[in-house]
Amino acid sequence: MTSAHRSSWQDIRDTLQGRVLDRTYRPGDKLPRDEDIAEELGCARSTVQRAMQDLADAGVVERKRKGGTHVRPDPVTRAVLDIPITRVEVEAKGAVYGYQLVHQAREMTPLSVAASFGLSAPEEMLHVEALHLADQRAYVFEDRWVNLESCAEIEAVDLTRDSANEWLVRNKPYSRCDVRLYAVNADDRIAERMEAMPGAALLVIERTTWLGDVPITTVRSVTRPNYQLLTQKA
Amino acid sequence: MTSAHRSSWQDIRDTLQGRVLDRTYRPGDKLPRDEDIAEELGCARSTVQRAMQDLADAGVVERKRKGGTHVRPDPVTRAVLDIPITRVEVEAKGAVYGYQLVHQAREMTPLSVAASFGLSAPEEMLHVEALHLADQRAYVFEDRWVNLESCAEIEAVDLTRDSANEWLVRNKPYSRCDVRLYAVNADDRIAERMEAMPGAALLVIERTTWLGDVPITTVRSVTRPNYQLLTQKA
DNA sequence: TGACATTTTATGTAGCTACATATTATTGAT
DNA sequence: ATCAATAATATGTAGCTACATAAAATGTCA
Repeated sequence: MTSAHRSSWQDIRDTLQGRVLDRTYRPGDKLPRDEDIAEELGCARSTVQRAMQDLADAGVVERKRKGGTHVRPDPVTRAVLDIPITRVEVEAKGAVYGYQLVHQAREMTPLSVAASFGLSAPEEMLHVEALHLADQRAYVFEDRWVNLESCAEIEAVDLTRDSANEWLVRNKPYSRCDVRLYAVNADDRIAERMEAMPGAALLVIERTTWLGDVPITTVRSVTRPNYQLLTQKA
Repeated sequence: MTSAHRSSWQDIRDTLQGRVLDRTYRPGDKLPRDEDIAEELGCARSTVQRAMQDLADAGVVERKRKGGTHVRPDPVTRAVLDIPITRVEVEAKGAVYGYQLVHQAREMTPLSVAASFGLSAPEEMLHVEALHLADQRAYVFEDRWVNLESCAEIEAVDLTRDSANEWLVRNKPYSRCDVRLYAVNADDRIAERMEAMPGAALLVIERTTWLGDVPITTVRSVTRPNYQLLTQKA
């Protein structure tokens, strides 16, 4: 990157971001046209375009056709979270993964679950509760509802051996996934399962997936005490 | 977009993602070369390249030079969180924003704060505690440490009027931001500030920012009870 | 056989042109 | 003056070529 007489779009991006960082371009400011920047920095417009796209994706600038490019006036912190399969996450920590099925039955969805799917009325779905272990200790308690209309096959799966988490992620791809993060106090039942004090604050990761408009599954993953979710490192 | 004889890179991406979804390409499978896909789908290689890049960014596939493109064997849920300035967030909910400075002093950083910055020894920094309100009620309690070496100017700011959150985000851009999410039980002090029951489970959003290698600030934002963090909607 | 150099190959990128598209700005009709 | 039609313009995209780069595959030599 030192003597490159050909500057890459990432160089251009860094130059432009640098100007945002050093206040050459201030929040709300309009940037020059791509073409002018290209001329100034000695590259093609397509290179500026790519750089700008990246900055727009990162939330640094906003672009509008004909309107031009502006530095975002209300900067947001954009964090990207990677939530892997629980087994993979446990093994990545160097721990031994374990799994226990706690409950499995066809049941009518509570209203809250129907709401997650955007359904107006409860439906009969497969309700699965399971515990994921790391080195024999509770790691994540998973409370899952699976739409039997889109996942009838799962009833044939032996969920005492294979986790629904894993089966679904490998066999039921989705096109949309909503994630919701919040904290709960452990009730007595969860506390016992999670080897936590009743009332302990636990992070909950709730995910709901669809394939097209068809609901697939919704999971409430209650994590063990002191669990932390980090943004991905570069 | 219906009769486009010219297919866009997004069409190509959707076609390819569709093949992953319908298991034409299964997890771990190697996809054909971009050039072959381009020929098959009747577009230029550059169009396939863009589509593939997007799928790679989304975590659907992995690409390696010479190695080719593979469907990710361990699918991850990739969630993008936008964390706005607290005032903007409150106002976006249609509530009236309020702000109170609770504490402001130069202090030596606790070890945990030094650790967040990757410092081996404590340093003197500006310690600011403040409460953000929505409709007169506690919304977020912010416990912040500001590096005086990089942000000396902040000592001239009247933090009883303007929140450090806002001042920093508008005046101290950063190039790196680590985010950490977890749950805590409200201790007596927080409980009183947040109008919560002692022991209530609260979601904490911790952010640490740098400009280059220079630490800027680290914030521990304790949210009010029942606060939820959602992924951005498309 | 093993270590190292060389070739091959699939993706990555820069530059160019041409055209598409979404807005804004201008013009014109009423 | 108001609103609709029209032009102007900045970004968005497709296609092409040429070359860069990383990594796998192959070949070479001790």
